[in-house]
Amino acid sequence: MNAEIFTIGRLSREAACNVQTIRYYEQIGLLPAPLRSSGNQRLYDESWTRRLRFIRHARDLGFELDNVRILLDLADDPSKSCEAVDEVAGGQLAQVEQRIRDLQALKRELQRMLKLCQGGTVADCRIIETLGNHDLCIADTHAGNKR
Amino acid sequence: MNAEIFTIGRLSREAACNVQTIRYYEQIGLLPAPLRSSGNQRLYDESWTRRLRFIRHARDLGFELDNVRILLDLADDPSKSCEAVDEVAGGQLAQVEQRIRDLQALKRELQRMLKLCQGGTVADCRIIETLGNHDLCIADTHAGNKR
DNA sequence: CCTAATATCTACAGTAACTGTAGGTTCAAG
DNA sequence: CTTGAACCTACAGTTACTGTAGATATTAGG
Repeated sequence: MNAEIFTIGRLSREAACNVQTIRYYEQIGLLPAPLRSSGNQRLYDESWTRRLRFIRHARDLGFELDNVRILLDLADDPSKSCEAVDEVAGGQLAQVEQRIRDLQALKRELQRMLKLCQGGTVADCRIIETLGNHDLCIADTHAGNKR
Repeated sequence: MNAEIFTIGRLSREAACNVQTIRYYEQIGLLPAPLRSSGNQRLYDESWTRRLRFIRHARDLGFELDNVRILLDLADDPSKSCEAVDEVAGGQLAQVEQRIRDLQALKRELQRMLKLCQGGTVADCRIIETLGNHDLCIADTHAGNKR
């Protein structure tokens, strides 16, 4: 039927993924090595577009490449239980939620700092003072900022 | 007075910053090169502890090293206007707020995906299906995920 | 004074997930 | 047949560190 073949540029456009990144994914084994033309150019078809879109979508949702790899393996074996997929996605959700909490603590702290600013010189700057002394912070709101 | 001198290990403990990181900060010019002992070990005093704590605190609040550098320069010149400090901190706050918004969109999307899961096999998995097809997403909620 | 443990030193490699560059082919259009 | 776009490989650079190897320094105990 539709065995339309194309090179990397079109795959790049169709999956909204830039060319270097495609080659990078191949290099790290996230994409298999495709067939090559007589002139050594990579050749793809629509199944590659689907796979790459899957990868990009998962990445956009914040999944790390290792988890994308796991999801791809699962997607490749439709007889497997859905549970494992659920677990990966659930872990991702938990991570996102944790990051949101961390960032909200940062936000509060930054807002507090900014409110103290009176607009004088650095000598009287409460922001600089606060940065120099963690004790001036709301306790423990940002023990360690993750990414 | 208190001209107590110590080596890198104690600085590391007092500023809660690991040893390699201190050397790294020196290497990239965030910390000046300190005096050395006869045996070539770095020597610090309490003023270094304060500077390093300042750096770590700013980092914990999510400031990038380039911004930390700017803040340090400002802190070093107390006669400067506070405005510049305010601007850096305000920019940081705006960035944090944007990241929170992005992550909340991701969270909604992930929750929606997870709700669809019926617990069968991968063949019927709505998570995998959704990952494979961005059109199934709530429009534009995650056009591009920023860290 | 000698030894063993701990601390420090330099220099370099590795991390995540790409992006950018240099220098060289291949391909399609005119 | 030439020009320009697209493609190729190989490698360096990004951010902010962390980890490793192999050598020297310092300190405590016997």
